Amino acid sequence: MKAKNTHKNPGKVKSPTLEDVARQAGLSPMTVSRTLNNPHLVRALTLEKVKEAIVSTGYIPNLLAGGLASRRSKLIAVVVPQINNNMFVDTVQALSDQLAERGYHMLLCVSGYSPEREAEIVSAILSRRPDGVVLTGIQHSPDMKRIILSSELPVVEIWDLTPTPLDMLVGFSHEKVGNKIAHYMHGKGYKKIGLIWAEDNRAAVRKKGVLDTLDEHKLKTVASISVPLPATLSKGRSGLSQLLDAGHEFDAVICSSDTLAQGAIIEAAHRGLRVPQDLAVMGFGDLDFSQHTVPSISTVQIDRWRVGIDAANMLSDKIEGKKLNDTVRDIGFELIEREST
Amino acid sequence: MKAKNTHKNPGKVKSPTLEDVARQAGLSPMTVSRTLNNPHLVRALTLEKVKEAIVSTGYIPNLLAGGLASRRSKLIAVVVPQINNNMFVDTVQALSDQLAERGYHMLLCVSGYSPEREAEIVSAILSRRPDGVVLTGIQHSPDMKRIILSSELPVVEIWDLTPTPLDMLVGFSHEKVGNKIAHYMHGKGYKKIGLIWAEDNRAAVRKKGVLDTLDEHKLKTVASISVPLPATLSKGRSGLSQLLDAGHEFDAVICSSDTLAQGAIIEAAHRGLRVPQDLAVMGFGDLDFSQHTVPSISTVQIDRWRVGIDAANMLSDKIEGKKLNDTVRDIGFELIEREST
DNA sequence: TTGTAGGCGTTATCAT
DNA sequence: ATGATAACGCCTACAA
Repeated sequence: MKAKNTHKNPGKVKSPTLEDVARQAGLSPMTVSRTLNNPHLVRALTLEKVKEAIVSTGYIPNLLAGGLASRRSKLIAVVVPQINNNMFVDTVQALSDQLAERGYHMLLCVSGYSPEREAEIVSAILSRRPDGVVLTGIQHSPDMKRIILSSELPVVEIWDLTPTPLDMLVGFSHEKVGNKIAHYMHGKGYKKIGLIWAEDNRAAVRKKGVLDTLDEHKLKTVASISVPLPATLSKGRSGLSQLLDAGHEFDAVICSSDTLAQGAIIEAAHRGLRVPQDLAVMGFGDLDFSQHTVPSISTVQIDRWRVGIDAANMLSDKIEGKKLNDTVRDIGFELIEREST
Repeated sequence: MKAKNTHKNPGKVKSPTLEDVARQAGLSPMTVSRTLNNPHLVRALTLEKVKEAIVSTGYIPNLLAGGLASRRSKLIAVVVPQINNNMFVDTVQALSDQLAERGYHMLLCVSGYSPEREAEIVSAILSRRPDGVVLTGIQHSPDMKRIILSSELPVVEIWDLTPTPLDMLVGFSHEKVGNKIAHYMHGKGYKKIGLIWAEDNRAAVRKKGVLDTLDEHKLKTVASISVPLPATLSKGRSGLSQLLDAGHEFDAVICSSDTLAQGAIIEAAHRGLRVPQDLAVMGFGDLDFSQHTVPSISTVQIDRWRVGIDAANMLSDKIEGKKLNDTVRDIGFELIEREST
């Protein structure tokens, strides 16, 4: 009976281990471990004994030890630019739900739209030996690319599209969204277009898509207001104010998000401008409120839950060695015409 | 040179360990470990050598092993009923930010407003040996209380108030919120009150507060519509519809959230009811849009970021052995009068 | 179906 | 300031 506590553990009783359960059940630790991880490999009686012993000892498995030994952590790290963002939050919720469904826990980190911060975060989370990683977007620092590739972990990039992802991807083409919006506005006969745009990378790509297609149609972009993140309703209001106060003439504004669009609509109402007669407003995202505002907001709908669910499933499948049908999944988008255009 | 791979590891190179770094640097693993965790205990030259060796080997620490040995995981588990909820999401964002600031990672789990699910989740997360836990609300299953108390982990309950928390708490009194709302509505002279209320526990307590105080003032509650979670704008609309279509007469509706209130206001507008002249509408939460809608929404403001920041700091402080001034923190609330009442 | 032996990668402790 | 040793609690591999 040699003392086992080399660690300082003043007064506290150690929490029970597999060994304690095994002793209680009159079995070996290995059998208890098996019972927990592969119950079908032990006979019914053993299973009973172990269950009892677990209850009577109050055993709580230690996944740090388990993960260390098995090299599987059942942990997925998720990196998003921002949690409290109407678009990402639904994806995160879906990720959390579906990962839980598949038996994984979610480590959630916020990169704040910065590739440098993202790189730091990725280094840090690799220390936890996650079984997989979800990254937002496809713009990463070279350092982080190197690190994560050499980790050989399953990775899913979300919310963007490229034929050459780090590993797997679920998203859509922001450029095509921009193209489609511009086509649509042209089709509706709007001639002079203003933009209210948030300063984030993916939005910038949508903007490029808009501008390219407007150009093709020889349409004028009157002016573009850039608003710092996060894009709020008030910034939509002040964005439209700036456009108007600068004396620009335009018959439509395209906004990088529904939130900005709602702000613009409110500001228009305040100034007695009728939407869409005097000014059309186009959004992006199809948020909850967009169909209910007066006028309702024309927008582009993204299935944000699908992004999360697919990402979770692709990761789980790959981790579990299942064959994947596709490694790059374009979930597309849909332009929804409403009253504001 | 005995072979070290008893584990199956087909073809892959093992990721470098402390020992590899140590060999490269001509030091012992222990010194490398020290360099990483207590750099001030090693001399400058050693620090240099270790840094180089880490870069040249591409070493990534293994926190599973580290946590197992040190009994510290630098991991905080957070349990919320729902992530994509306008109220919680800001708290989660604040938690994430502040925990990162303090050197912790956040494991985020969703309980879906169910104490049973919460109990399951807590059991599961304890397996990861977090250094602390954040729980939403004060209603827990007896099982889970027993389990988490016997774990002796630092715990912060958030978004509610009780003099007897499991451990620590940051929140406010939902009952007092209800009282204050009712007082206010009485003071404004409203006589017949309708309710549109989401089915969640904390909202139920606010409702009790409202009803109690309305009673004191001998005010009538005309009718109450119960809407299932999640509370959306459309449910606010249909909630008001139900109240009106049932033929109830009332001069004000109190809603359990700003989202429902916005829905009610939109429905009122559709029916040609003027807010607040024909019908006053009261919300809860002071969401981003509430001050911008037309009319703007009277509501109760909660500092949802503070909840997250304080919870993160209280946990970190306790984990790090710092003295806490208070273990129960009431962050209060503020009634904000706007145009809708 | 169950058990034995040894290692997973790190840190606490004590010695130098 | 650095190192040797023995855990930490579990799982893989193999033996019985």
